[in-house]
Amino acid sequence: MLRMSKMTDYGIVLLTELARGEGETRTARELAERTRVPLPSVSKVLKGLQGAGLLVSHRGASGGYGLARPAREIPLTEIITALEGPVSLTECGAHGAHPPAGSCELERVCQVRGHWRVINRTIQDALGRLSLADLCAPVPRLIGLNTPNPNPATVGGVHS
Amino acid sequence: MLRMSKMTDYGIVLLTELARGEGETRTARELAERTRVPLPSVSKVLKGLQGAGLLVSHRGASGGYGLARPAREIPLTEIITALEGPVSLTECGAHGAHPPAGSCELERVCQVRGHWRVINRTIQDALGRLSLADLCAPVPRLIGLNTPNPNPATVGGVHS
DNA sequence: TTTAATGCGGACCAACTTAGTCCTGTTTAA
DNA sequence: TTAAACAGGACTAAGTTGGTCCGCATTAAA
Repeated sequence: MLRMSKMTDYGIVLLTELARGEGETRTARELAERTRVPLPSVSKVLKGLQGAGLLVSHRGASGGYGLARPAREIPLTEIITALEGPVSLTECGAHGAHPPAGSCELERVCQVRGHWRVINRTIQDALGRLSLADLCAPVPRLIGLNTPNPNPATVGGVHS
Repeated sequence: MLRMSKMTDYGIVLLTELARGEGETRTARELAERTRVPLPSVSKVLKGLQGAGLLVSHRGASGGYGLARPAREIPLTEIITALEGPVSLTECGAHGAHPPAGSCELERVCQVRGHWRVINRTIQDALGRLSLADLCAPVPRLIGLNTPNPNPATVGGVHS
Protein backbone atom coordinates (compact mmCIF):
# COMPACT_ATOMS: atom_id res chain seq x y z
CA MET A 1 0.00 0.00 0.00
CA LEU A 2 0.99 3.56 0.57
CA ARG A 3 -0.38 4.01 -2.90
CA MET A 4 -1.24 6.98 -4.97
CA SER A 5 -4.78 6.90 -6.25
CA LYS A 6 -5.34 5.57 -9.72
CA MET A 7 -6.35 9.04 -10.85
CA THR A 8 -2.98 10.43 -9.89
CA ASP A 9 -1.34 7.62 -11.73
CA TYR A 10 -3.41 8.45 -14.78
CA GLY A 11 -2.54 12.08 -14.39
CA ILE A 12 1.14 11.38 -14.59
CA VAL A 13 0.78 9.14 -17.60
CA LEU A 14 -1.28 11.81 -19.33
CA LEU A 15 1.13 14.58 -18.51
CA THR A 16 4.09 12.67 -19.85
CA GLU A 17 2.18 12.01 -23.02
CA LEU A 18 1.46 15.70 -23.31
CA ALA A 19 5.03 16.60 -22.55
CA ARG A 20 6.27 14.43 -25.36
CA GLY A 21 4.35 16.59 -27.77
CA GLU A 22 6.28 19.72 -26.77
CA GLY A 23 3.90 22.58 -26.88
CA GLU A 24 1.23 20.89 -28.96
CA THR A 25 -2.22 20.90 -27.45
CA ARG A 26 -4.07 17.60 -27.32
CA THR A 27 -7.71 16.83 -26.90
CA ALA A 28 -8.92 14.62 -24.11
CA ARG A 29 -10.08 12.08 -26.65
CA GLU A 30 -6.72 11.98 -28.30
CA LEU A 31 -4.94 11.44 -25.03
CA ALA A 32 -7.37 8.73 -24.07
CA GLU A 33 -6.67 6.86 -27.26
CA ARG A 34 -2.95 7.12 -26.96
CA THR A 35 -2.75 6.09 -23.35
CA ARG A 36 -5.68 3.65 -23.23
CA VAL A 37 -7.04 5.40 -20.19
CA PRO A 38 -10.86 5.51 -20.33
CA LEU A 39 -12.02 8.82 -21.73
CA PRO A 40 -14.29 9.97 -18.90
CA SER A 41 -11.47 9.49 -16.45
CA VAL A 42 -9.08 11.33 -18.69
CA SER A 43 -11.51 14.17 -18.80
CA LYS A 44 -11.86 14.27 -15.06
CA VAL A 45 -8.16 14.19 -14.41
CA LEU A 46 -7.36 16.86 -16.95
CA LYS A 47 -9.95 19.15 -15.44
CA GLY A 48 -8.25 18.73 -12.11
CA LEU A 49 -4.84 19.50 -13.53
CA GLN A 50 -6.21 22.53 -15.26
CA GLY A 51 -7.73 23.78 -12.05
CA ALA A 52 -4.39 23.36 -10.32
CA GLY A 53 -2.66 25.44 -12.92
CA LEU A 54 -0.57 22.72 -14.49
CA LEU A 55 -2.49 22.72 -17.73
CA VAL A 56 -4.08 25.40 -19.85
CA SER A 57 -7.22 24.55 -21.69
CA HIS A 58 -8.72 25.88 -24.91
CA ARG A 59 -12.42 25.44 -25.33
CA GLY A 60 -14.45 25.12 -28.43
CA ALA A 61 -13.72 23.37 -31.65
CA SER A 62 -10.06 22.44 -32.10
CA GLY A 63 -9.54 23.16 -28.44
CA GLY A 64 -7.59 20.94 -26.10
CA TYR A 65 -5.09 20.91 -23.31
CA GLY A 66 -1.49 21.99 -23.17
CA LEU A 67 1.17 22.25 -20.49
CA ALA A 68 1.07 25.53 -18.63
CA ARG A 69 4.85 25.47 -18.26
CA PRO A 70 7.79 23.63 -19.77
CA ALA A 71 7.99 20.09 -18.47
CA ARG A 72 11.32 20.81 -16.86
CA GLU A 73 9.60 23.26 -14.52
CA ILE A 74 6.90 20.93 -13.31
CA PRO A 75 8.08 18.99 -10.29
CA LEU A 76 6.54 15.62 -9.54
CA THR A 77 5.44 16.79 -6.11
CA GLU A 78 3.31 19.45 -7.65
CA ILE A 79 1.54 16.93 -9.84
CA ILE A 80 0.79 14.63 -6.95
CA THR A 81 -0.28 17.47 -4.73
CA ALA A 82 -2.60 18.78 -7.41
CA LEU A 83 -4.39 15.47 -7.71
CA GLU A 84 -4.49 14.19 -4.17
CA GLY A 85 -3.56 16.90 -1.77
CA PRO A 86 -0.46 17.48 0.28
CA VAL A 87 2.14 14.74 0.27
CA SER A 88 2.24 13.57 3.84
CA LEU A 89 2.23 10.08 5.26
CA THR A 90 0.31 11.15 8.31
CA GLU A 91 -2.73 13.28 8.81
CA CYS A 92 -1.06 15.42 11.43
CA GLY A 93 1.75 16.59 9.20
CA ALA A 94 -0.41 17.54 6.29
CA HIS A 95 -1.64 20.98 7.18
CA GLY A 96 1.57 22.85 7.63
CA ALA A 97 2.89 23.56 11.07
CA HIS A 98 -0.38 23.56 12.96
CA PRO A 99 -2.80 20.79 12.32
CA PRO A 100 -6.29 22.04 12.99
CA ALA A 101 -6.35 21.85 16.75
CA GLY A 102 -7.76 18.61 18.00
CA SER A 103 -7.75 16.93 14.63
CA CYS A 104 -5.58 14.22 16.13
CA GLU A 105 -6.94 13.10 19.43
CA LEU A 106 -3.61 11.63 20.39
CA GLU A 107 -1.92 14.98 20.11
CA ARG A 108 -1.13 15.31 23.76
CA VAL A 109 0.40 11.90 24.16
CA CYS A 110 1.81 11.26 20.73
CA GLN A 111 5.57 11.04 20.97
CA VAL A 112 6.18 10.51 17.31
CA ARG A 113 4.85 13.58 15.64
CA GLY A 114 8.07 15.47 15.46
CA HIS A 115 9.62 12.70 13.45
CA TRP A 116 6.94 12.68 10.82
CA ARG A 117 7.75 16.21 9.87
CA VAL A 118 11.22 15.08 8.97
CA ILE A 119 10.10 11.97 7.16
CA ASN A 120 7.48 13.77 5.13
CA ARG A 121 9.94 16.42 4.22
CA THR A 122 12.36 13.79 3.04
CA ILE A 123 9.84 12.20 0.75
CA GLN A 124 8.74 15.55 -0.58
CA ASP A 125 12.32 16.38 -1.39
CA ALA A 126 12.82 13.08 -3.14
CA LEU A 127 9.76 13.59 -5.30
CA GLY A 128 10.48 17.24 -5.85
CA ARG A 129 13.81 16.59 -7.43
CA LEU A 130 12.16 14.83 -10.32
CA SER A 131 10.46 16.93 -12.96
CA LEU A 132 7.95 15.92 -15.55
CA ALA A 133 10.75 16.16 -18.08
CA ASP A 134 12.70 13.53 -16.17
CA LEU A 135 9.75 11.17 -16.36
CA CYS A 136 9.67 11.53 -20.11
CA ALA A 137 13.25 10.52 -20.59
CA PRO A 138 13.39 6.95 -21.80
CA VAL A 139 16.14 5.70 -19.52
CA PRO A 140 15.02 5.04 -15.98
CA ARG A 141 18.32 5.36 -14.19
CA LEU A 142 19.05 8.95 -15.13
CA ILE A 143 19.41 10.40 -11.71
CA GLY A 144 21.82 9.16 -9.09
CA LEU A 145 19.04 8.41 -6.76
CA ASN A 146 20.38 5.60 -4.68
CA THR A 147 23.64 4.88 -6.28
CA PRO A 148 25.81 5.93 -3.41
CA ASN A 149 26.50 9.52 -4.32
CA PRO A 150 27.60 10.41 -7.74
CA ASN A 151 26.32 13.92 -7.35
CA PRO A 152 25.28 16.27 -4.59
CA ALA A 153 21.62 16.15 -5.45
CA THR A 154 21.20 12.73 -3.95
CA VAL A 155 17.67 12.32 -2.89
CA GLY A 156 16.95 13.01 0.66
CA GLY A 157 20.54 13.15 1.69
CA VAL A 158 19.63 10.56 4.21
CA HIS A 159 23.02 9.00 4.16
CA SER A 160 23.88 9.16 7.81
CA MET B 1 -3.09 12.20 0.70
CA LEU B 2 -0.56 9.55 0.04
CA ARG B 3 -1.33 8.56 3.56
CA MET B 4 -0.57 5.56 5.62
CA SER B 5 -3.64 3.93 7.04
CA LYS B 6 -4.64 4.86 10.55
CA MET B 7 -3.79 1.37 11.67
CA THR B 8 -0.21 1.77 10.57
CA ASP B 9 -0.05 5.05 12.37
CA TYR B 10 -1.33 3.36 15.50
CA GLY B 11 1.20 0.58 15.03
CA ILE B 12 4.08 2.98 15.08
CA VAL B 13 2.82 4.78 18.13
CA LEU B 14 2.37 1.47 19.91
CA LEU B 15 5.78 0.21 18.94
CA THR B 16 7.52 3.32 20.17
CA GLU B 17 5.67 3.01 23.44
CA LEU B 18 6.83 -0.57 23.71
CA ALA B 19 10.36 0.35 22.78
CA ARG B 20 10.54 2.86 25.54
CA GLY B 21 10.01 0.08 28.04
CA GLU B 22 13.17 -1.73 26.92
CA GLY B 23 12.46 -5.40 27.11
CA GLU B 24 9.40 -5.17 29.30
CA THR B 25 6.33 -6.86 27.95
CA ARG B 26 3.12 -4.87 27.95
CA THR B 27 -0.46 -5.98 27.69
CA ALA B 28 -2.71 -4.65 24.99
CA ARG B 29 -4.84 -2.98 27.62
CA GLU B 30 -1.89 -1.23 29.12
CA LEU B 31 -0.72 0.08 25.77
CA ALA B 32 -4.21 1.28 24.95
CA GLU B 33 -4.36 3.29 28.14
CA ARG B 34 -0.98 4.86 27.64
CA THR B 35 -1.47 5.81 24.04
CA ARG B 36 -5.21 6.53 24.11
CA VAL B 37 -5.71 4.31 21.10
CA PRO B 38 -9.00 2.37 21.43
CA LEU B 39 -8.35 -1.08 22.83
CA PRO B 40 -9.91 -3.20 20.08
CA SER B 41 -7.80 -1.45 17.51
CA VAL B 42 -4.70 -1.87 19.63
CA SER B 43 -5.45 -5.53 19.78
CA LYS B 44 -5.88 -5.81 16.07
CA VAL B 45 -2.70 -3.97 15.26
CA LEU B 46 -0.60 -5.90 17.74
CA LYS B 47 -1.84 -9.17 16.29
CA GLY B 48 -0.68 -8.01 12.94
CA LEU B 49 2.73 -7.02 14.17
CA GLN B 50 3.07 -10.33 15.93
CA GLY B 51 2.19 -12.18 12.77
CA ALA B 52 4.84 -10.23 10.92
CA GLY B 53 7.47 -11.21 13.41
CA LEU B 54 8.05 -7.79 14.91
CA LEU B 55 6.52 -8.66 18.24
CA VAL B 56 6.54 -11.76 20.38
CA SER B 57 3.45 -12.51 22.38
CA HIS B 58 2.94 -14.36 25.63
CA ARG B 59 -0.49 -15.73 26.18
CA GLY B 60 -2.28 -16.45 29.39
CA ALA B 61 -2.32 -14.56 32.66
CA SER B 62 0.45 -11.99 32.94
CA GLY B 63 1.08 -12.36 29.25
CA GLY B 64 1.57 -9.50 26.85
CA TYR B 65 3.63 -8.28 23.95
CA GLY B 66 7.29 -7.49 23.63
CA LEU B 67 9.61 -6.47 20.83
CA ALA B 68 11.03 -9.40 18.94
CA ARG B 69 14.28 -7.55 18.41
CA PRO B 70 16.05 -4.51 19.79
CA ALA B 71 14.44 -1.31 18.55
CA ARG B 72 17.62 -0.37 16.76
CA GLU B 73 17.20 -3.37 14.49
CA ILE B 74 13.65 -2.64 13.41
CA PRO B 75 13.59 -0.41 10.35
CA LEU B 76 10.61 1.79 9.72
CA THR B 77 10.04 0.19 6.33
CA GLU B 78 9.54 -3.15 7.93
CA ILE B 79 6.87 -1.76 10.24
CA ILE B 80 4.99 -0.14 7.42
CA THR B 81 5.31 -3.17 5.21
CA ALA B 82 4.03 -5.40 7.97
CA LEU B 83 0.87 -3.36 8.40
CA GLU B 84 0.01 -2.31 4.90
CA GLY B 85 2.00 -4.30 2.45
CA PRO B 86 4.87 -3.34 0.20
CA VAL B 87 5.83 0.31 0.13
CA SER B 88 5.14 1.33 -3.43
CA LEU B 89 3.40 4.38 -4.81
CA THR B 90 2.07 2.46 -7.77
CA GLU B 91 0.41 -0.87 -8.16
CA CYS B 92 2.76 -2.00 -10.86
CA GLY B 93 5.89 -1.70 -8.78
CA ALA B 94 4.57 -3.48 -5.74
CA HIS B 95 5.08 -7.12 -6.54
CA GLY B 96 8.77 -7.26 -7.09
CA ALA B 97 10.12 -7.43 -10.58
CA HIS B 98 7.14 -8.98 -12.31
CA PRO B 99 3.74 -7.62 -11.60
CA PRO B 100 1.21 -10.37 -12.13
CA ALA B 101 0.89 -10.29 -15.87
CA GLY B 102 -1.93 -8.13 -17.06
CA SER B 103 -2.56 -6.54 -13.69
CA CYS B 104 -1.99 -3.18 -15.30
CA GLU B 105 -3.90 -2.86 -18.49
CA LEU B 106 -1.73 0.01 -19.59
CA GLU B 107 1.37 -2.11 -19.42
CA ARG B 108 2.06 -2.09 -23.11
CA VAL B 109 1.76 1.63 -23.58
CA CYS B 110 2.85 2.95 -20.22
CA GLN B 111 6.02 4.94 -20.63
CA VAL B 112 6.49 5.75 -17.01
CA ARG B 113 6.85 2.42 -15.30
CA GLY B 114 10.60 2.32 -15.29
CA HIS B 115 10.71 5.52 -13.32
CA TRP B 116 8.48 4.28 -10.57
CA ARG B 117 10.91 1.57 -9.72
CA VAL B 118 13.48 4.21 -8.98
CA ILE B 119 11.11 6.44 -7.07
CA ASN B 120 9.77 3.64 -4.95
CA ARG B 121 13.23 2.47 -4.20
CA THR B 122 14.17 5.95 -3.08
CA ILE B 123 11.32 6.20 -0.66
CA GLN B 124 12.03 2.75 0.69
CA ASP B 125 15.61 3.73 1.29
CA ALA B 126 14.61 6.90 3.06
CA LEU B 127 12.26 5.03 5.36
CA GLY B 128 14.64 2.16 5.83
CA ARG B 129 17.32 4.37 7.26
CA LEU B 130 15.18 5.17 10.24
CA SER B 131 14.83 2.56 12.97
CA LEU B 132 12.26 2.26 15.68
CA ALA B 133 14.94 3.43 18.07
CA ASP B 134 15.29 6.66 16.11
CA LEU B 135 11.60 7.31 16.45
CA CYS B 136 11.87 6.99 20.21
CA ALA B 137 14.57 9.58 20.57
CA PRO B 138 13.04 12.79 21.87
CA VAL B 139 14.70 15.23 19.51
CA PRO B 140 13.26 15.22 16.00
CA ARG B 141 16.25 16.54 14.14
CA LEU B 142 18.65 13.78 15.09
CA ILE B 143 19.45 12.56 11.63
CA GLY B 144 20.93 14.74 8.98
CA LEU B 145 18.00 14.17 6.71
CA ASN B 146 17.66 17.43 4.93
CA THR B 147 20.12 19.60 6.69
CA PRO B 148 23.33 18.55 4.99
CA ASN B 149 21.75 19.58 1.79
CA PRO B 150 21.02 23.24 1.51
CA ASN B 151 20.92 22.96 -2.23
CA PRO B 152 18.37 24.63 -4.44
CA ALA B 153 16.49 21.54 -5.45
CA THR B 154 14.02 21.90 -2.65
CA VAL B 155 10.52 21.80 -3.94
CA GLY B 156 8.21 19.98 -1.62
CA GLY B 157 7.02 23.04 0.22
CA VAL B 158 3.48 22.63 -0.86
CA HIS B 159 1.95 23.91 2.27
CA SER B 160 4.52 26.43 3.36
C1' DT C 1 -7.28 -27.89 40.22
C1' DT C 2 -9.58 -23.88 39.50
C1' DT C 3 -9.77 -19.25 38.09
C1' DA C 4 -9.02 -15.14 35.82
C1' DA C 5 -6.17 -12.71 32.70
C1' DT C 6 -4.64 -12.56 28.32
C1' DG C 7 -3.80 -13.33 23.40
C1' DC C 8 -6.01 -15.66 18.84
C1' DG C 9 -8.82 -15.87 15.07
C1' DG C 10 -12.43 -14.56 12.77
C1' DA C 11 -17.06 -12.55 11.53
C1' DC C 12 -19.31 -8.55 11.02
C1' DC C 13 -20.85 -3.70 10.04
C1' DA C 14 -21.23 1.28 9.11
C1' DA C 15 -18.99 4.96 7.00
C1' DC C 16 -16.21 6.57 3.77
C1' DT C 17 -13.51 6.74 -0.55
C1' DT C 18 -12.74 5.70 -5.23
C1' DA C 19 -13.32 5.07 -10.04
C1' DG C 20 -16.19 5.49 -13.33
C1' DT C 21 -20.52 7.19 -15.85
C1' DC C 22 -23.52 10.52 -17.55
C1' DC C 23 -25.77 14.82 -18.45
C1' DT C 24 -26.52 19.61 -19.39
C1' DG C 25 -24.23 23.70 -20.08
C1' DT C 26 -20.75 27.07 -22.52
C1' DT C 27 -17.23 28.31 -25.73
C1' DT C 28 -15.28 28.68 -30.22
C1' DA C 29 -13.27 27.53 -34.96
C1' DA C 30 -14.83 26.58 -39.29
C1' DT D 1 -25.05 27.80 -37.89
C1' DT D 2 -22.91 23.76 -36.56
C1' DA D 3 -20.14 20.55 -34.41
C1' DA D 4 -16.18 19.88 -31.55
C1' DA D 5 -14.44 20.44 -27.36
C1' DC D 6 -14.09 21.80 -22.37
C1' DA D 7 -16.80 22.95 -17.61
C1' DG D 8 -19.10 21.54 -13.86
C1' DG D 9 -21.82 18.78 -11.69
C1' DA D 10 -24.72 14.73 -9.92
C1' DC D 11 -24.81 10.09 -9.45
C1' DT D 12 -23.63 5.08 -8.61
C1' DA D 13 -21.34 0.69 -7.76
C1' DA D 14 -17.63 -1.40 -5.65
C1' DG D 15 -14.14 -1.54 -2.58
C1' DT D 16 -11.63 -0.21 1.60
C1' DT D 17 -11.20 1.15 6.32
C1' DG D 18 -11.86 1.63 11.09
C1' DG D 19 -14.03 -0.26 14.56
C1' DT D 20 -16.77 -3.78 17.32
C1' DC D 21 -17.74 -8.17 19.08
C1' DC D 22 -17.55 -13.00 20.03
C1' DG D 23 -16.07 -17.62 21.45
C1' DC D 24 -11.77 -20.21 21.95
C1' DA D 25 -6.99 -21.41 23.62
C1' DT D 26 -3.35 -20.66 26.75
C1' DT D 27 -1.13 -19.88 31.03
C1' DA D 28 0.30 -17.92 35.69
C1' DA D 29 -1.13 -17.83 40.06
C1' DA D 30 -4.23 -18.68 43.88
